[in-house]
Amino acid sequence: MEKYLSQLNEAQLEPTIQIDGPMIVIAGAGSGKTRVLTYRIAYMMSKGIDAFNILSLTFTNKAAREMKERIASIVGTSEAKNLWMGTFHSVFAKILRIEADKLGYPSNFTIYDTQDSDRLIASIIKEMNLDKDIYKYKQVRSRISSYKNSLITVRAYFQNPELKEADAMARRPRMGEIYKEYVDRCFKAGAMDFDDLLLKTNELLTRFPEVLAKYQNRFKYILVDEYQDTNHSQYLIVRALSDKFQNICVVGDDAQSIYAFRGANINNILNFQKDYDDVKVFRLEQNYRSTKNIVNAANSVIDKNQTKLDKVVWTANDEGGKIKVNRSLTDADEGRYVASTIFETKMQNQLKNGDFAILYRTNAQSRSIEDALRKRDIPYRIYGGLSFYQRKEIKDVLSYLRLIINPADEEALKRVINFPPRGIGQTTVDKLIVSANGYNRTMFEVMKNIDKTDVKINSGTKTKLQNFVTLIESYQVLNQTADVFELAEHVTRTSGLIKEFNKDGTPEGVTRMENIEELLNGMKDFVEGQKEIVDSTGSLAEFLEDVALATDLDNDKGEDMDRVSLMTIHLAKGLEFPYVYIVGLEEDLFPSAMSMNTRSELEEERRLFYVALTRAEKQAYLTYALSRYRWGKLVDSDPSRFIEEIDEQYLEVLTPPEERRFNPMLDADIFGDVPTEQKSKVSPDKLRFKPAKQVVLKKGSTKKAPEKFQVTQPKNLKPVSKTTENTNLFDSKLAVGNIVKHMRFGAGEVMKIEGTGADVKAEINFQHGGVKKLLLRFAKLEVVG
DNA sequence: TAAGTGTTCTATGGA
DNA sequence: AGAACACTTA
Repeated sequence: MEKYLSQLNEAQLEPTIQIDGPMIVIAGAGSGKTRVLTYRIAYMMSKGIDAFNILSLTFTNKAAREMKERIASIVGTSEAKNLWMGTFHSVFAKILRIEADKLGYPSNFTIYDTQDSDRLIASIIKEMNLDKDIYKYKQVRSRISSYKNSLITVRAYFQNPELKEADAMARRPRMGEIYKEYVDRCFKAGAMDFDDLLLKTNELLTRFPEVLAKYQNRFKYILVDEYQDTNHSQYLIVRALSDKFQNICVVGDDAQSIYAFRGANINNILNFQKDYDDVKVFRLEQNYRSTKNIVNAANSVIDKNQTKLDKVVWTANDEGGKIKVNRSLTDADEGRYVASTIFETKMQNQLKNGDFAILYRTNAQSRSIEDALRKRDIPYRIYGGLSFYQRKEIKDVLSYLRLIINPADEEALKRVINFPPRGIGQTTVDKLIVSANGYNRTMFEVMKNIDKTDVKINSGTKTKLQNFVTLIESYQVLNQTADVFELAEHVTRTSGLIKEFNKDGTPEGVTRMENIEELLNGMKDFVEGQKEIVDSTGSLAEFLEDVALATDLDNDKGEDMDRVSLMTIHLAKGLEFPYVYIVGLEEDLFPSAMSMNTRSELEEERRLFYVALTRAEKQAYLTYALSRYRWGKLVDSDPSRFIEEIDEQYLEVLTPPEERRFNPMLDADIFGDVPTEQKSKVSPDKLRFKPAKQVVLKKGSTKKAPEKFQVTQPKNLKPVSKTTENTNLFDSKLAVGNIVKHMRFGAGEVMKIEGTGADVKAEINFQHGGVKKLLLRFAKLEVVG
């Protein structure tokens, strides 16, 4: 153990060997907090504390797994095995299964994912005959989620007139009824949603003092990582469990709190010292990860936030290269810039693809980047987005499996009762739902006893329903003897799923088959893996739970392959890469248009940017495009205010050579009026940095670009390959944004260029005559700017 | 009831 | 651009 402790600096050592009592470690980005957590647990065990008494809550299962492996390498595998480690959701799902009967739930309850919740809510809204434009299911779900995270139960809701009033004010007076119906239906279906896993844990610990005592005694030592991202519900669980022994260690960084949208409350970390007596406070401020330029740049941005704890992150690392800022014309150009600089940096410095990460604000941005990487033959892996387990075909298979262990699972039932089609249509399903609600039974029970009910269904359909029930029951029998893989294999074959996806040989169907195959392979691995774990049952239930709580980060397939990583910034939290690209730095995208209404929302976006920047070890790149496709339309955008907020001394601003050549004159003022009003609050001129001599001012004078944005020609950067649609753009010497003059229509601005060869067309917005599409080989255009 | 066609809406972020 | 949903027709 001594050997490990000697690896720590003094600031890290102190919290590592502080075992008893409440404590908080405020850990700046890259300051080695994972190391502190890991060694602290190992140290505790070396001092004789039983692994069974330690509970460690992390933000992702991946983090838990990695930490456990590191601890195992210090204290030995058999001891480390007994540690309770995982996310709030996975740890308390396990406990809830053990204690489920106390809450009236079956121990094999289903975990509804967001999609299941959405479908149920949409169905309830429809059943209640409410206007789906007023009651949008996503908004309703997020409202219900925030009730649950604040521990407002249905009963509490109806006891609080203010809540009803607030919803009535928001033109949704029947919110409470929907909430009640949703909760009832989940309960009847033996299902918990993600928020329930926390809410029900709270209920369990509050209503059953003996259960609370049991877990308090069990978890004498509690550690919580990423404490800044806990919500109220999680906060209360931690408080309850740590109340007896008060051996609670929380670690976090208020500057990295980025989950307010799902209820995370930054006050949990800001107020921790008020919650417990004699809190010891530790600060980790030395960054070991990044260069001086990166650390200082990140500090200069986060400095703009008002709400924060005192902390000065610094580093003894090298100065490093300045942060490179690149502007592109379009999102496609941005992708090409990223791909080509990765390609060249890799060549010049003998790097691996895995040294690079591309981070974005929204998943939808990945496409243009992917296209560019593919063209350069750079292998990549996308994390997040539509996760594997959310694909239609996978959810279909899983729904059959869910039905096997929990036939009450309404969402699973509705999903597969007529897929593949077996002649049970919407009308029949609706009748079953109504009847089930009327008898207060599950749909499956009604189907089983269809003749004892008053459901009006013709005999042909009744037979079909009976057959379906028999099918599921036959699977249940098989589940007694077969393992998960064998069962799933049987199900996909006999349910008709495989036939259905195979039938038309479309590329889509082929992909679906491949995915199902991959799922089956995963099950095989699961079955093999579980054989080695002693207390594991290897059961279907266990598999489904793993799947329900898995994140895309968790199943790291393709570890064998060296790939560039693509992910949202949210997903990148806690990770680090030598070279990091932060793309799409544009107003309304990052910061998001939906997060600019209040200061606190904007501050969260800024923290998100801080997180992004601090992922980089050696070099960070910031890129943005002047226009990008959103909802299938090309939309103009302004550079993000966050670029402007970085202290200029840490930046190196680049402009691609082709832009200089074509002199697009985007701000040219030939209509006597700037055509597009700048929405950005930062002065747009500063960021629309063109070479000084090209800036034409109204008065005809020229102005030098501000010092900060002097254009630097990138070294060794050849023009990006022109094999794509841009070819024409350059050959025709006409670019989007150019101002042209036409004999008949007068002056106009080029909006879009499309087509190839002789077929090149330009969409031009003429001052008189509006938007026209012209074939360039005929149109007599004079480029005036 | 199923399949085909038209229409609308959407895409912050994620356990 | 693409999915989800509504509507129409066989």
